[in-house]
Amino acid sequence: MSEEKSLNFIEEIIENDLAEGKYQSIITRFPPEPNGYLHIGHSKSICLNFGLSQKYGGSTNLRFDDTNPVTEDTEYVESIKEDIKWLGFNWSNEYYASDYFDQLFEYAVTLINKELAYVDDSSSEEIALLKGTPTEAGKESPYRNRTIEENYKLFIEMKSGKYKDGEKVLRAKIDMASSNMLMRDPIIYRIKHAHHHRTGNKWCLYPMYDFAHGQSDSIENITHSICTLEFIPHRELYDWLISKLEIYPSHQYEFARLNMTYTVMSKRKLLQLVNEGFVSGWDDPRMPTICGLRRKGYTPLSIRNFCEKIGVAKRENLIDLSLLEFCLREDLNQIAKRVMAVLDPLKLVITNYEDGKTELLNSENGPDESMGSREIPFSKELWIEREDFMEEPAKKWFRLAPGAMVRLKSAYIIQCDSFEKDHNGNVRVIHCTYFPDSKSGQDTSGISVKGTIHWVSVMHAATAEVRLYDRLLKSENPAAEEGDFKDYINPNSLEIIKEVYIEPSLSNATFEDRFQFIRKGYFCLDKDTTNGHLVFNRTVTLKDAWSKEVKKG
RNA sequence: UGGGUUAUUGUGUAAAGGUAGCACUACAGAUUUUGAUUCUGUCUGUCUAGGUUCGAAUCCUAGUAACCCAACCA
Repeated sequence: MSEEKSLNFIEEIIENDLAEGKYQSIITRFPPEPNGYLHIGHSKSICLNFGLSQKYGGSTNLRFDDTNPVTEDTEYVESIKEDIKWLGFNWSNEYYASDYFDQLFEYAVTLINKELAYVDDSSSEEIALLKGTPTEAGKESPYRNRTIEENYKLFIEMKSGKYKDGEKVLRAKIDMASSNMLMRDPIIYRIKHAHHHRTGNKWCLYPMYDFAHGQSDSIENITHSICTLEFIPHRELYDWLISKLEIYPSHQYEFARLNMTYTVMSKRKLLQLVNEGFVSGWDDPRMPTICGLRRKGYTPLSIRNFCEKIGVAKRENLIDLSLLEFCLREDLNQIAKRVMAVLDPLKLVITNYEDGKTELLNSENGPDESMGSREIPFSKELWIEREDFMEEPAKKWFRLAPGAMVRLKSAYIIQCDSFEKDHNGNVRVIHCTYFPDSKSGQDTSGISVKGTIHWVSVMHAATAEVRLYDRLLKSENPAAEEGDFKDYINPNSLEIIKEVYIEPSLSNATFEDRFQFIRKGYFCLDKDTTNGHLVFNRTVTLKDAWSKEVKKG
């Protein structure tokens, strides 16, 4: 049994490079475009890039790929930085592709001087037409053979603002017959009279992704530029530019992006969910965004562990959401404070317990003794969970039922003597007797019961709002379904319970706290909490063997 | 029908010609003052067809399937 963990293919490449002395240390980068919020898919890339440099003693830059001013904004820059920090990573340098606009412009001039770039006056339709199709070679543009002087003059004029958007573009002169569509004289600069979030109005022409990304990598001496599979065709162009420009040879490697069941990940779809009001915002706890997961109560560690477990490879994947939830529960189980809350209350009266008496009972805060304990008030009238009582018990039922005995968590064993119903036939109140010698921790009653239920003392209970979340989408793979993914939205993805009863200690809950409402799930405080009004989000349910038993019938 | 990439249990991911392993899920059981946790166990897999080899997930040949590429997006 070997303890050594096998390497993923990128680690293998790096270890080889290091062993061969190709590099002394590595530099990676995480290059988001600041045009949206980060989601769980990005966290795979973040954990990979930062994890690699940590493992191999290098560094990782955060670089904003801000080459398209019309879609980008500083609001996104800030949220992206916050999310990366929250995940637990620190970048060595914060860079922007826009930092390199001057340099990039010079690179373009270099290409012009080498007769490897030309200004094209064609419209975008004309360019598309001459581009050909994957099975048909393209045709050369009539502007392809302009002189160096003419191209240079035109390019400078483009920069100076002489032309309108779309009037001219700069193209790399490569091969209109290439089987790689991206090599058919790709556009590398386009005119956009637009305000840029960092460079303001200094520029009216901006480099395309392909003319910015590789060169930015090169400028930063990135050794391993890691991106997702759909950029594979770009690698040829990436290498072509580096070689023609004779600059530092960064290398691009591609891995398969994360897909997850019951989740959509594309920016476009997430934007629709927000804009069309299916969720309350980017940080709605049902969203797969980092801020949504954070608000829901996910921990950074659980997400990092998840990214570690899913691995890195090149094949398309669809990861079970249950693996993410496993990682979450694994962490929460360690750190969550155990408390009691009754979400769907039913009154229980202990007939042989003294009226008006309050007893403070000691209860452990968690399975680990280091978490300490607290005192919970107990009295004659309690709230219990409605679902913990069955008038006619099912088989294998070991909660409350007429004549049955259960333990009240951290308190006494009780026996149900009778119950009352209201006019509608709903159970209104349960009458029980308790066994004084069965007190938790000093039980001499000799009675053993199978069930233990949670409770809150009626006269000591505080109240709170609770929000229960279910998956937003009903389909395992909404992207693969025919029709609109929104047809698969789960109409019951959010259940709000306006008033639940919680044990009094919960009044002091803080935003950092993680709780397990015993037998009900993991919860945390939502940002909508105000002074007099607590709001809890259910982060994730507990595993529930009983509900499975019920389903089996 | 051009080019590229990928195929290992329900889902992921290992095995670099030599025992198909690990995790999640599912199922069964033990423990349990949470039907949680913990512990034990069980199930199912090398895309197909040929070939090379003492031996193939791995090498060869031919197929098949999925995904990506024709934005002045990244």
